[in-house]
Amino acid sequence: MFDKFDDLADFYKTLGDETRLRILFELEGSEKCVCDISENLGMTQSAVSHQLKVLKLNRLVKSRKVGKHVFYSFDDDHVKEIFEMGIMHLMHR
Amino acid sequence: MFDKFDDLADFYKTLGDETRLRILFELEGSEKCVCDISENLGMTQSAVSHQLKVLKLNRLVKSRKVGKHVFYSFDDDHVKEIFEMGIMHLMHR
DNA sequence: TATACATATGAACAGTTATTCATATATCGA
DNA sequence: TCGATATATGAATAACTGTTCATATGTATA
Repeated sequence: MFDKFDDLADFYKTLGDETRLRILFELEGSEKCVCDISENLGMTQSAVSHQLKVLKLNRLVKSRKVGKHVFYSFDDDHVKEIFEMGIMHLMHR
Repeated sequence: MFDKFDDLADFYKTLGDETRLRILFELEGSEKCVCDISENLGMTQSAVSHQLKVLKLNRLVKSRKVGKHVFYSFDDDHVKEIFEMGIMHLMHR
């Protein structure tokens, strides 16, 4: 029987923020660095960085360092699927 | 292009609470009344009722009144699928 | 090494939220 | 109608969370 409701709540809680969803949407096409994300979303670098940390701690994204830049992408396809399923849900109701 | 990130965030936010997830899990088998849910979860009737209201406002559950009792169930199979997908995600990582 | 750029992080503040408590509403049976 | 039971709800409080601001860390290049 399933009993890790606290973990599951944390997972959904992580998806339950507009900024984090926008960030994930940015990562749909390809990995992106912090500066691109903050540029595209019109948000401060700090705010984006804080939220990327939340996404990473909850294992929704992973990061890759290249020189001064850090590129973020979906942690795995499973997460991406759930994210996309949520979008589909909203679009069809 | 998808742009209803606030609605999507609200949807996930609704799922992002341990109590509400436990309530939804209670509804997996069959519809249940408030008193059964609070009995099973060991929570006050008030707390459960408040959360059921949140679930209903966000259209994750629907209710049906029978005499003194109000029976709650998943609003549609789509929501149920997403809920179950989250559980699967947690179980396989 | 000095400077500029990219990112991370801690503290603080404002806004949100879940539970509790008290109470209101609604329905059933005697 | 009266009492008992089921549910809903408003107010209050405590805990949590997202953004901002200031600053620290890390990396490349001149």
